[in-house]
Amino acid sequence: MTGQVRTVDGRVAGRRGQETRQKLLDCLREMLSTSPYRDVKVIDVARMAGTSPATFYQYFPDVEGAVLEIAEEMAEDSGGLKELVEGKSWAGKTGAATSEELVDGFLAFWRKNDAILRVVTLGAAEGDKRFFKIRMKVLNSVVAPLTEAVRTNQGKTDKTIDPAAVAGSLVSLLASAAEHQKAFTSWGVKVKDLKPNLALQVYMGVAGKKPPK
Amino acid sequence: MTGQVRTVDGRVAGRRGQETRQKLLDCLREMLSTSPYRDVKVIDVARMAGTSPATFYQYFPDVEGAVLEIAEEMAEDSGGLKELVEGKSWAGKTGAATSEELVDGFLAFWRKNDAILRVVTLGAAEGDKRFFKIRMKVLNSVVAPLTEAVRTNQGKTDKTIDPAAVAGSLVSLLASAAEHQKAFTSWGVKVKDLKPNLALQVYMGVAGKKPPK
DNA sequence: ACTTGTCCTGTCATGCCGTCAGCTTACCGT
DNA sequence: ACGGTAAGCTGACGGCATGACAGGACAAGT
Repeated sequence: MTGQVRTVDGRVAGRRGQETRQKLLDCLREMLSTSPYRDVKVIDVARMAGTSPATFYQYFPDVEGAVLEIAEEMAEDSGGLKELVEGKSWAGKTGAATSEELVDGFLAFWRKNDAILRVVTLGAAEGDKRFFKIRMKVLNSVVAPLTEAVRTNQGKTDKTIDPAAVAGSLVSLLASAAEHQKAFTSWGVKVKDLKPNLALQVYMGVAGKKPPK
Repeated sequence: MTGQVRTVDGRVAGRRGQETRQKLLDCLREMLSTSPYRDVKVIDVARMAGTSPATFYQYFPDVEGAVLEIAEEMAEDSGGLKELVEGKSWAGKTGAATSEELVDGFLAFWRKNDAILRVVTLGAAEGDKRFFKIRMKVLNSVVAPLTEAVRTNQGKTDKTIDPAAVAGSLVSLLASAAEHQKAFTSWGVKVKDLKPNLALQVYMGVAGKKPPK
């Protein structure tokens, strides 16, 4: 689908080249999770990868360019989130379970990619279209099927509600909670209690009523 | 309260000094709202303020230090958000109005300070305690009184609900929506419809039921 | 005019950025 | 085996930002 991998100056990358390229991406990933984004320097990434800064510039235009690469990879990976919603039942106790699994899966995904998602979120907030698009792809993998779920489940009972707004709000909430878990603990919400609370809100948002005991 | 303003090397700043200091902060504010955080350089801020980089370093240890200054100023300002919740009624139609005013006020505050809040949010997500503290101060000015409102209004009817979790979730949602309004429009939620939707969710979260027509 | 303390900037060493020419390495056809 | 070709890497360099310092400019009081 996406032609071959190419260097900045147009050469096609071979086996060895792709290896170092990948190593640079891995090291950048690591740097992002240990240093503030503002302080991530090309020279540090290169040093960690056991290569020279010039090599870095062979494969990426700059730090941001490499970050976009990582982000796109993650966005591909986010397709799996769809399965947390698609084809699931929202009726009664099964619905409550669906809700919990969604929260669990979403938070796990976010935690796994938190460093890169932080940068993507920042970029999107700053108005960068490339980051915005990537963020939407991740969120949409849940929002799209969830909107459908809202429409079929509670849209019938209440026509004043906009399914897209509800689904979008719920997913925004999940993302925010994932990114700032510590805020909740400082409000006295224990980590153990956070997930059930989120799951409850998701269930009520979709089903339009409290879950059965 | 906070002693006199001092330069990095310990001198007390006089009238003229405070003026240039303030000018530097203003220019930094402006830079933050027009350039990506990662690209904001001391030299650019100094140039915009019509002074030299050396002057900047007289008043601030680095860009981050100056950003913290702006952020703290904004956090002070956020105390006014309390009044959107404290002493308000959540009964019936008055409650719906309270909810709308809260959403309106919160979004307005966020929009007014969006550039600095972006950076604060990033810093908090990266685990920087100083930014985390500032972010909590802003959010708490709403979460604290809102938790109280939840406790007194719907805590009676349903004991399984954790008021702090509900209030925290609602405010997180508001913050997220404010920071990423564009995401909602791309989900087909018009700007005009966003506020009523958020207000509805706030009302239901606090009152535990749908608003009266 | 002189002193004192505030305020600003020229200058400099240091370090990162981003590019290039040129060297080394791997692959391939003969 | 051998040479050709393209891939792969790096040393070196000009350019720019950082951060520290010493010293000059300026205002206010004596």
